[in-house]
Parts: sequence; structure tokens; C-alpha cells
Amino acid sequence: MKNVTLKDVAKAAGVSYATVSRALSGSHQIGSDTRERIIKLCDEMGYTTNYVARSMVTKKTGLIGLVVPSIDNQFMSELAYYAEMSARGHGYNIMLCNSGPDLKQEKTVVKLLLSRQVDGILIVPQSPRTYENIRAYTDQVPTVFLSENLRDQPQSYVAVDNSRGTYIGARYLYELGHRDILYFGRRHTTTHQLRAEGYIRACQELNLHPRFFNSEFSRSSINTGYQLAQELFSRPIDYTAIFASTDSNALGVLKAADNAGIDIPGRLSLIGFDNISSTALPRIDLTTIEQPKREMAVQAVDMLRDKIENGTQGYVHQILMPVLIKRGTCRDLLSN
Amino acid sequence: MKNVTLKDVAKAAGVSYATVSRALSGSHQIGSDTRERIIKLCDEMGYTTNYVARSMVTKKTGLIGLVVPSIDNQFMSELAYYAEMSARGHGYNIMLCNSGPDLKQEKTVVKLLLSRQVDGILIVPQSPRTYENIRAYTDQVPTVFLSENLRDQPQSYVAVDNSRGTYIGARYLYELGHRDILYFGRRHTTTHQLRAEGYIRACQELNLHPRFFNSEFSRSSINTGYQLAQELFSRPIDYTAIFASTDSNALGVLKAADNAGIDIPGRLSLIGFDNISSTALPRIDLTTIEQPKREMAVQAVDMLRDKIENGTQGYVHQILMPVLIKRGTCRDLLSN
DNA sequence: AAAAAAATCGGAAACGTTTGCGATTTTCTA
DNA sequence: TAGAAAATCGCAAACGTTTCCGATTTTTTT
Repeated sequence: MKNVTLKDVAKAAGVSYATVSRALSGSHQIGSDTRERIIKLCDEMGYTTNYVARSMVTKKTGLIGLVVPSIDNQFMSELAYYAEMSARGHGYNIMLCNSGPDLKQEKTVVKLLLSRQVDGILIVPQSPRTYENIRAYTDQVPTVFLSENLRDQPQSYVAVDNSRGTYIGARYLYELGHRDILYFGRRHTTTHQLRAEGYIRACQELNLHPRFFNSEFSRSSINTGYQLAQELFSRPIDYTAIFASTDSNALGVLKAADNAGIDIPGRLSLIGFDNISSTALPRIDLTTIEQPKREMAVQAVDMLRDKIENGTQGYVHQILMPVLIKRGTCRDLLSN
Repeated sequence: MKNVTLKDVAKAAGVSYATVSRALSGSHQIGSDTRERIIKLCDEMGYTTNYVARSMVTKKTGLIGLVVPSIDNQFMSELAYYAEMSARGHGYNIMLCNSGPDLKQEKTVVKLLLSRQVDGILIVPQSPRTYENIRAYTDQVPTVFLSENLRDQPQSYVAVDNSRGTYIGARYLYELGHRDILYFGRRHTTTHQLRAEGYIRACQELNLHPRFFNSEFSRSSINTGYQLAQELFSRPIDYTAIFASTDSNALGVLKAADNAGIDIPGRLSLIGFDNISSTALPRIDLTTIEQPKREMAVQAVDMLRDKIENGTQGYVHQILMPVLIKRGTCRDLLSN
């Protein structure tokens, strides 16, 4: 039951516990014969170094706080997977926190993480107000924001080129012969603002008329996207394609369309954004714009490590390239 | 930059730092006037208690290690969500580790968690061999297994009544008029053994002939389930319903059926197990057996807390009730 | 072969808490 | 009001490491 400590193996080896510490740490200040003897003794006795004691003196915990609105979201759980794998590969462990729906909980967990003495924080914001919500803490610990653009804020983040994503998608629809494309989704965050802008830019270049169907539903989930889409389909359909601002919204559109008897992609083409894993499911097969989740996560922990280990100040905005995932929800109007 | 410590506020308050500690901890050994003065001073100075220092003396980290095969799996990310919420509500934080596909990594992360001095470990096994794989460590720290049955092993776990789940599902199909039900899936773990048994039991009671389509594909994912289903549909279909051992397999069956032009539920009824969130998606709408993920997670952390805080020895097998989720993939053969 | 340099190891402080014990002060009891 | 009990607080040890510094021994240099 009792954990074996440095002192125990020092006593058994007949050396000081400073020597044992040096043997394990690969220090040069020790004879190679005694090192081997001690290392052998260590695993005979089942010694493992106590990280909290080490943290006490090194002032480093090797802990990264990962705060996400909720881990049971596909997009975030994928990010979390890659972040954990990458972090652990570099000697860090992940402390996971759900920041829930409200800003208060988000602030609470960040404060908690600070108390836990994490070396850095990786956060995917729950709201556009997250930045100011936790600003008081972001200068106390290295922090990088994930997946959400902060535009001109003096904070490091890694995100996809959202504007380019919708731009690519819109051009793809154009190539398929679509001339009336409806943009479905809000512009409540910088990220979504950028997505809308990319769509507008493509429209301008292609001489199309940008059209929007927005709403003030607060949290984008399948249900609310669905309800919004129901409202949409109660009106006449004078467009041939819908660009949904997120896969989640696209799924809502899909459900509403099925209910209303609107054939997708027969009557209406549909494209999403994010490429969450369920878009690849049978019968869904949603054409979408992929956020390179693996790359995002890896870059984010690299960025964080740089801040932690090299004390890099300043901030960097890392923008990754989106990629078009062609699947089955977009109809080619020309090759008929 | 420099964190404010107990000593700092003690000096500022003109008391010993023992007094400050007692003021924060709500001890009775302190005057209410000085307590208030100190508490006020603490948040003026921005003091937060250093958990690693506290852990050093209390021998408790307030950390729970959560090890899952991979967090980007819907089932596990849902479990993780509820586990984290529940744990944090009781003053614990979650250290997340992916145990990956191989046993070596699983053992590595468990060892790592021990080094980190976690108070307990919550683990969803990656393989039936997990139990023996980490047995050397499970007596060094409170451990509870999640979602996987261990049958007769002397270890605590919480799992759904898998046998009852398939039993309920098979009876449901029978009520709809199905008499030829094919069971689709392996029996490579105790959990899956139990699921098969429940199916068999129902067949016996209902005077049905149990039929299996098994395979030795090693990891159940959509793709391998899909490949297996393709093989299945290359043979004559002399059954009216398929009971897939997991939703993941059911999704594979669905995809293969669509490709082969087999109408579900028109020609073939389909039922899954787990009720992962994408089963509720439009166009999927899979009838399935739900594992109560929230309850499982909550019970698991409660069980773990009991071991940690009360030093409860022994082991308990907590079995939760599955519930039938009726959706759109099962056809009623009688009401025609 | 003597002096200098390098290698090897031990002593001890430090990290920031919690807590048992003793000392002092205050309040209560008779 | 004097003695006892209770309340309040400080001292110091302890948790298990890492690392600076100095002491001792070994190797190298001239």
C-alpha cells in the first residue's frame, strides 16, 4: 500500500537520495556503475517518481488544461483525442473540463485550472464573449484558443480559414451549375462572420446575389437548426442549394427537408461545414467543408509548448486550410 | 507573474500562515473576525490555493484518471461528459488518457496515472484482456471499470444489463411479428457474450431458432461492420430482422443494405445496441437498446468516491437497466 | 610526482501547504 | 472574582522531490 519513495531506495542502495534522483534524471554528475545499480534497484522495488513532489520544486506540473464547452460534441471530442495524444507524446497530461453553457462555469473551470497549477490552457471558446470572460487569467498562464477566430484580439489561436472554406464551397456549387444559393446560419461569432464573408466574396466574384436565412436561435444544435429549417420550408423555395454554416445546421436542414418531402439532392443541394464524423454516415453522406481537426489540435499543443518551454511571449494566429469533402448531397445541374 | 502565496497574505495580515490556512479551510479554530479579514484580504491579493502543495501534505490530489480507448468515440465521449460533470461537482478533476488500440499503451497510461498520484481510476477497457493487463496496478489505487462486464472478476464495475437488453429487443421484434431474427456480431468479450445470451434466451422462450452471423474482425467500427455486412448480403436473405450487437455494427448493416438495394425497414428490420447519439440522426433513425450513459457515469464516480473517501474495500457489480428506444428501422409485420 | 582539473557524491535548502501541539488569551462557571 | 474551560493563534514538522554548493576522490596535465 505504502508507496516506495526516493528515500527508501536510497537507504537500500546505501547512497544519498540526491544520488538516486540524479541516476533517474540522466544527469552527468554520477558514475555509470552506480547509476545502473540504482536504476536496477528502482524497478526491483517498484519505485515510480511522485509527480506532485517533483512539481513542487520544479514549478512545472506537466499538465495542460483542456476546456471545451462539452466533450460529448463530436467536433470537440475529435479535437480532444488528437490533443491528448500529441500532448502525452511530449510529456504532458490533459486535465479535461467542460465549460458548460454559461460563462460563469467557464470562468470557474479556468480559475480551477490555475489553482491546479497547469502549465498551459487549451480552450475552445463557448461564446464570443469568452475572450473577455477569462482575460483576467490568460496573462497568468500560457493560453491558446482553439477553432475560434479572435480576429484582432492579442491572443494566440489556431483556426481554419473559415472565410476560404465557404468561398470554396460556394464556388463548388457554382461549378455544379447552381446560381441561387441560400446561406443558412447566423453570424454571431467572428468565426461565423468570416464564413458569411467568404460566401459573400464568392457571390461577388461569380456575380451571384447573396441571400441569407438567419435567426437569433442562441445555441446551434440539431434541434434548433431543425426548427429553423422547418420555418424555412414553410416558405416558397426559390433557390437550388443551401449552404449551411455548420454540419449541425445541415443535419437540421436535412431532417426538415425529409419531413417536408423535399428531395435532397434531387430538388435541393446541401453543403455543410466542419466535417464532423457523422456526416460520413450511410444515408447522410453530406458534402461539407472539413476543418483539419488533427492538424489543428497538434498545432495548438505545439504552440502551447512553445509558450511554456521557451517562454515565447507575443501571440500568433495560425490559420489552417479547409478542404472540400465531396459527397452525396450536391447535385450536378449541368451534366444532365 | 509571481503567484501570491500563503506566506504573502500572512505577512500582509500580520498573522502566521497557519492562521490563513485555517481561515480558508473553514476550521473552527479561528476567530470569525480575523477569518473575515483574511478572506477579504485573500481575494484582494488574488490568492488561490496551490493544489499541488496541498496534495503534498494531504496525500490526496483530487484527481481521477479517466482512461478510454479513444475519446473521439461517441459512446465514450458521452460517458466522459457526464463523468467529468459529476466528478467536478464533488471536487474532483479528470485527467484524460486515451489507451489507444494496444494493451501496451493502456498499461503505460495507467502507470502514468499512478505516478501522477491520482486518487482513483475510471477505466473503460479496450479489450477483454484489460483486466489482467492492469491487474498489477488496480490494487494500488481505487479502480472501477466502466461499461464492460467482468463477470466473475474481483473488480468493481458498472455496466448495463447486456443480456436483458438483447432479450428485450428480441421480444420486441417478436411482437412485431418477426420469427426469423439474425444476430449480427461477435462474442469476443464478456459483454458481447452476455448480449448473445440474452438473444438466445429470448429465442428459447419464444420457440425461435437462434441464428448467428459472426466473424473474427478484431475491432468493431463502421467500416469493418460494413464489410462484414457486405459479405452477409451476398448470400440469400432468409430472415426478416437483424439484431446488431452494437449501433456501430447496425450502421454498417444499414450502409451495406442501402448499397445492395435492400430496403430497411421495408424488406428487413434492424435493431442496434448502445443508442449512440448518431442513431437519432435524420435518415438513420435507428431502433436500438439504450445504455443509460449518464447514470452509468454518475454511478461509476459515486462508486469510486466511496472507495476513495471511505476506503471501502471489496467490490461491487452495479448493473443498470437497458431501455428499448423505438425508432424507424423495425417494421410491424402484423398490422398489415 | 606534484599540482590542477574533472568526476562523483552527500548535505541541506527549498517548493507551499496542512495540522498536531503547545502557548496565550478570552469566556464561562460557581 | 478566582479558577476552569474554551477559544484563538503561532511554531514547527512533514509531504517527496530537485538542485546548488561544497567535499572528497579520481583522473589528467606538465
